[in-house]
Amino acid sequence: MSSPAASRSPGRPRSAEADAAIVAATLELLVEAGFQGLSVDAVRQRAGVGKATIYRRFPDKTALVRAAMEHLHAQIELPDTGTLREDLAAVWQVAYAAQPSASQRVMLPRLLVDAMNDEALFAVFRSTLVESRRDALRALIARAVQRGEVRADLDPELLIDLLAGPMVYRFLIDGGDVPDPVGRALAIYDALVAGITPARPSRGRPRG
Amino acid sequence: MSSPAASRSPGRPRSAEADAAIVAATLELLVEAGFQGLSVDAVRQRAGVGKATIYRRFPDKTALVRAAMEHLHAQIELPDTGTLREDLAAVWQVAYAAQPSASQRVMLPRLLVDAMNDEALFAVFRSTLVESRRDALRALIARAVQRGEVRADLDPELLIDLLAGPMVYRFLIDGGDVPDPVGRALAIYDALVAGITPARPSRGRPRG
DNA sequence: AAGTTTCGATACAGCGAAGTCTCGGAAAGG
DNA sequence: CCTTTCCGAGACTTCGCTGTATCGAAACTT
Repeated sequence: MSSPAASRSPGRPRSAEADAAIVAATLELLVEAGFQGLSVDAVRQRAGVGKATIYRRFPDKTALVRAAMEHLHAQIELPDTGTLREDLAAVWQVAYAAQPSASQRVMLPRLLVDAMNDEALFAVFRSTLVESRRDALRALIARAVQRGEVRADLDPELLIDLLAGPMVYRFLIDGGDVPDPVGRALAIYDALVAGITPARPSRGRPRG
Repeated sequence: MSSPAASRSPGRPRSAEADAAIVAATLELLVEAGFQGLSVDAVRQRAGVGKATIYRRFPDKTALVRAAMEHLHAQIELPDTGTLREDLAAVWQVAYAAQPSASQRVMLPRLLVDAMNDEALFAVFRSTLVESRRDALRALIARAVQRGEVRADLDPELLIDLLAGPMVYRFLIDGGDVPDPVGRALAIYDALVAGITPARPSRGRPRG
């Protein structure tokens, strides 16, 4: 009978610890400095690993970052407060608290911009950073629709853009320094609820 | 009698043509490749100018870019169609048409991210790229408020974020490839007008 | 004409980072 | 024991870029 790992090659096997250390260091530095700002030597140093150990696993820096990002399944804990408004407040509270420095708060734009020259890297960034967050919002919105809080004929993808877009934009143009992000997110939500046109006469009193 | 430029120094005067060529080439390359991607040698080549001619005017690359950006007074022509909706369509149409490549359509995020390490550069980018566009939207909104199209008690700055944010965000996460930007901008506007909550009973029929 | 400064062009120094290679040693199989 | 592969550490090569220096020619003042 053939053993499961039949073609086990001789010699010292690759260190799983080194694998983990490399990925962890890469993700840390990626969050801190972005793709351009990440140097393989810095990864080497933080991982406590030889440079050859990195290049034995990944052909180049881009492959290293791609692989590291795929190990990042941003596990976003979904709040369930009963109202979309409070759910959003909770989500933004957590998201903001998780990003201590201004540089980290513009991580998403920075990484997307960095990866614009590498199709595969851009796709990875998009799926791990963007889509995971959109999934979370999508779930909150679906619940809100079921509760009748949000109109069912509104494209959820558009609503996600309306909720996330102004926040990302604001972080970007303020360089990550947004004083009261939760308050701002709520102001956005309230404006979306109220609409931007003058208050409609709910009793229909004819004017003039 | 003393000539107006009394302290005119001897020697060959600096070439105004070189000034203009350097600024023009810098702006072109900045739009094409961003701050990081701009090399002084490329500016030299495109401007048809000696490298010393550049460094005689600007101490370093950052100063060069700062100065070039300050020469960019994005003259945005304000449409006046009579409705905010059509004004927005016109503005986005022009903005999109002016950016032929996907790379240019994410110019704003890219430059802001590039400049995050340089306070002064960030400020220049912000005033020339961000504030000039916000000024335009601000004017359109003010007119709409006067017409009664938009509620007067809504913070105009927030409304700008609501209009521009989702578009910038969408350009960013789609890598500049947005199929129908004007249609999207209008969908955003329509959602803002309608509100995101289920249609309110305009006749106020008591339920149950 | 003499002196001074800028011109375009290019060579050169310096630096940081990517990727390769070498070293002595360690962990596996035969 | 012997071979093979991997290990951490770091030297090394290569490359692209910033910023400086040098060159002969041109433009301008005195």
